[in-house]
Amino acid sequence: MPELPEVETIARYLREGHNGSPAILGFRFQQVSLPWARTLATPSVAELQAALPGQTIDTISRRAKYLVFTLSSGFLLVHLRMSGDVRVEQADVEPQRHDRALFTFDNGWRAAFNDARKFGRIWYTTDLNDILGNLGPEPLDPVLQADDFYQLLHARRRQLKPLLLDQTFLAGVGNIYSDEALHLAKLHPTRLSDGLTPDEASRLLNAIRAVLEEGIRRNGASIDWVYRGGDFQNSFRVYQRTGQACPVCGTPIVRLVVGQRGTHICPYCQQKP
DNA sequence: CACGAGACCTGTTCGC
DNA sequence: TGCGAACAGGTCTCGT
Repeated sequence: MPELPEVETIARYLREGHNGSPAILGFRFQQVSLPWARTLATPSVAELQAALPGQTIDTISRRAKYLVFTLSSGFLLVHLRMSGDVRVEQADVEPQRHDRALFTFDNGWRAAFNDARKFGRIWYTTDLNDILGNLGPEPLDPVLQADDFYQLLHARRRQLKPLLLDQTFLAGVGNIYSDEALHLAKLHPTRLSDGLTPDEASRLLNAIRAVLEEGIRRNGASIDWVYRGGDFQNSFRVYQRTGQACPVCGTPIVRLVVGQRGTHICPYCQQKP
């Protein structure tokens, strides 16, 4: 689920507190347990349990779709993948069904990593580059200019949709926001990246930024049974709107499969030239 | 280098 | 109603 706007929202909730749960900035770890050990990518459970207690959370941020916790002497990274979520609650309440990792703090609170599908992963490292080193640029970073983006697109020859999902090309865009951005930019998802004109490349970058910023403004999207409080799902233009009217021209939205991912387009607005 | 298939998982919804 | 198929916000690996 969680793409850039959702992860950004969760990072902010953890930093500032949300819905009665406190901000966990400054909290000190007391104990870690892993009901599903494979959730921990690196290091070993024993090494994590030795390293974490006594460390404090100094900052909470996001890079790509990773939650990044800067600790007093290391980094804890969390990737929610498809169904992950983080709750903050009193340490004495009963854990929930799909809790995969439980972090107890020395002040009576607890952070729980819950993940029905078990795809989510957690890393602890002293070198961020080990895990984040191959990521592409952040789409909302103003350092990334339209002509840079044009050059990046032309350095590859790939279909637009799978390229936008490639985290080494651009960091943080997932299936929802790529469909929304391509529709806003009026580009067909199978157009080849090196065939875009400078104007089309600029439109695409602007569209990516517009949908990501709207997602962040609305606290992300909450769809299906994974509810996180955001409401961007009410503003989807094409994503999961197969058969419904395109908000621009009224043509029914069509679902395709591109790069093995469900893909939603308006066949009128997003034609291949 | 680009792409497709398969793997990793559980839960919900769809179609007959 | 019941049951299997299809589908779900992500990413990795392997073979062509």
